[in-house]
Amino acid sequence: MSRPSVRLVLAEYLPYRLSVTSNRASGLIARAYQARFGLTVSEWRVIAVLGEAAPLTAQGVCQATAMDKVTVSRAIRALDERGLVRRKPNPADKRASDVMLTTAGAEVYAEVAPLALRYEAALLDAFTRAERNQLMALLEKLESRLDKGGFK
Amino acid sequence: MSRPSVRLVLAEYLPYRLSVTSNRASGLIARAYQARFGLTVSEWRVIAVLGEAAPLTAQGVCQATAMDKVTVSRAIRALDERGLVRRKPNPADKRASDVMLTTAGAEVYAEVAPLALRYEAALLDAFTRAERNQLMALLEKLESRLDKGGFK
DNA sequence: TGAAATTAGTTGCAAATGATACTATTTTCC
DNA sequence: GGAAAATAGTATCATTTGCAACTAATTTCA
Repeated sequence: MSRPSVRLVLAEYLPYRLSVTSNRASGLIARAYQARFGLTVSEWRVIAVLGEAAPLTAQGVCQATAMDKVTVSRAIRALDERGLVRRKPNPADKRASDVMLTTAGAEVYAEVAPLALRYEAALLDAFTRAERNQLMALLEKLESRLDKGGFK
Repeated sequence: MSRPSVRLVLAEYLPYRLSVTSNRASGLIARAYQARFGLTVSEWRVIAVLGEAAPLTAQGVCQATAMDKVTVSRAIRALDERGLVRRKPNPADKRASDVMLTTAGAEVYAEVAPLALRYEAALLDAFTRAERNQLMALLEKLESRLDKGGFK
């Protein structure tokens, strides 16, 4: 009679595989700095980009992190309240603020960044340099497809 | 003076890249069946595994989907209330229920599964078969690292 | 056998997240 | 110059999700 007319095997379905792997990897690391520093993923990302380049406006942080502006706004406010970043009015645009790490924020960055790198290294333990690059390149290719957005 | 002592570039940080790509891809597809069928990602996954193999206990669904048991429990309840799955007491274990798609659930599966596959195909448009396999293999390798869990 | 440990599933709570709508400012360009 | 559109950032609300605690049933093994 009617057998399933499509062959959808969840375990081989790319978006699913991507999601599971990503959640497991992020979750692992997230728990680490959640436990040690009380940082959410969003907050940690804001610190990470501000540790690389500062000052940045919230908009700049959005672009650097690919996060939603609401998420970024909340993360910045929370970090501000905890004294890890500070905001100065942007002289060129009164709507915007320049955000940068405080000394305390920089200390957190200096502690968390190596931790994050160690996790990444442990994760990529069995990978050759070539495999790692391959993975990055393939992810990039996927993203460029998403940008094209011939979707809907 | 003190330059940053670590080289952490978010854009090249694997867990971050994985997360961004995954969220964008899943989000795109999630919105599609959210809009057309009112299904959450969890609900859709439950339907997907039950469409492949049924009946399954909630526990079986957990294993097949790698989702939390709370998430699965809630998804099954929601689907039950909407008449897309039904539950029968498991004769061998009174704590468990056997869950399977109803006729209506099977119809949803028959509609959503091809849609999901089309999205995947569109996503992988620019990929050769070899690249696709490579990506899957690399994700698998990552996951096996996560299983080992020599972390912490 | 039967007390202790484990497992299936649910519920309550709290935290994170995104869509939408809103204010204030800035840019566009007629 | 000034009305209309776009942008920075915030607030509100609804949804999703995970953890911890719980009940009920089952398994373990002394």
